[in-house]
Amino acid sequence: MQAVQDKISGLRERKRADTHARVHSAAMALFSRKGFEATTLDDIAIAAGVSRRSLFHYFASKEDIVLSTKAGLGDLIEAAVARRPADEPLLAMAENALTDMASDFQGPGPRALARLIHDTPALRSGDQARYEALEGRLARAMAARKGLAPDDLQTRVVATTAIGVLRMATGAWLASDDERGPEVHGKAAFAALRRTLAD
Amino acid sequence: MQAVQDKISGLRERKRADTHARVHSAAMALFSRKGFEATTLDDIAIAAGVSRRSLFHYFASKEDIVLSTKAGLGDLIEAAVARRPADEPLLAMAENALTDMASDFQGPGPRALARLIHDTPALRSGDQARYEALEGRLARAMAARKGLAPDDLQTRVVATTAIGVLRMATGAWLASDDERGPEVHGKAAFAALRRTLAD
DNA sequence: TGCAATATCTGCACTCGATGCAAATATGCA
DNA sequence: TGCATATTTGCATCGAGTGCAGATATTGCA
Repeated sequence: MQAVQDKISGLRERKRADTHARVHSAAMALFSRKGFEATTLDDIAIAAGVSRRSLFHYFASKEDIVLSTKAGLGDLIEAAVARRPADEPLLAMAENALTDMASDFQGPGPRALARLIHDTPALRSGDQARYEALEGRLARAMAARKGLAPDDLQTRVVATTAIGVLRMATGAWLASDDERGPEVHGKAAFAALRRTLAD
Repeated sequence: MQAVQDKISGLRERKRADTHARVHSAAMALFSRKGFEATTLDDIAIAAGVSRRSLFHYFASKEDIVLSTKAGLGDLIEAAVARRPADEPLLAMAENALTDMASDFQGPGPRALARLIHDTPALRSGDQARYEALEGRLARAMAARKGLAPDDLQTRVVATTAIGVLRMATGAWLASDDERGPEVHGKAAFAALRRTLAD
């Protein structure tokens, strides 16, 4: 219905996936050229060759065209947590799972997306809200991995901290002009956190 | 211009402050009765006895009517940090400053505001964005207090963590039905964090 | 192949938040 | 009192988002 298609059996699903991709890339191209606010839904509809009304059959909102790109993050985090040994200490588990996942986000594509979100206030608030959701996913995944209660306080605190570090690392990655991936900045931030606690 | 008046000398300033307050309380009453989305700007304008157009001379947006209530938080945090001894360890400084500040937010008023924001998705994203700004304020305040560089990594990590705890504590405070203030939940979360790091 | 059931696409009308502009009104001050 | 300035208001307009119903395309079945 709203997510990317899984079945590619029929012509219907194929066309739907095609249109979804066409709308998305047309919109992203316009956003990065003219900016998010200055691009209207009419612009996107024309560029993608669909009616304005149809856009809402593919994306819940203008914001969603951009932010749905990151929709898979939660699943990636869950999978990365599941790959960690269950007896790993909480903070190490969070750090290793997130840096594992973050290393997949290299290159110009993810960077352009992150920059667009970072530079557009309207997108930033929505993005923040998604980070909050990620905290919950990470906390529940770690609790499950370690056999703790889903609302375990310690686990949630660690999850909040780790996602906070992820946000910081993303910011540092965008600010830096070198070629290092976001996971390098994440490692540095986690190291600083450990240093603090060993005062 | 946009903030609450400081000069109350002339009639003009007094009337402006009055209208500001009248609009704000009329809006909050409607929001808590009918909900945020279901309340239109026309409803608010009529209830406050001003024109719809004038609302935008007092608040930047509908969201801002609610979220500007928390506008003073940043200054409160800065002030609370300034009151801490400069040689206090970073994490303790953040914890003490925030719990100091949080203890002022007791009672039904702050709770209703927090609940409204918590229960309204549109307000929640904007609120998240404000937390991000608070992280920056807290980090800079602590760095200044301790004579560190404003972008010191360790300080920023601690600030991010502490604001994360503040968010968690606010959630726990809303979820609990007892009379304890948010600072109690904050203390518990900080304790859990310390426990984790002493694994 | 033809046809009915079903899913998708589109246009239309409408609501609501937000903004620019200029006229009307109120206030401050000499 | 009267001029300069700030505030309020109405009006027109834009753009996002939604409900609805008819048009169009796809699928599965006879």
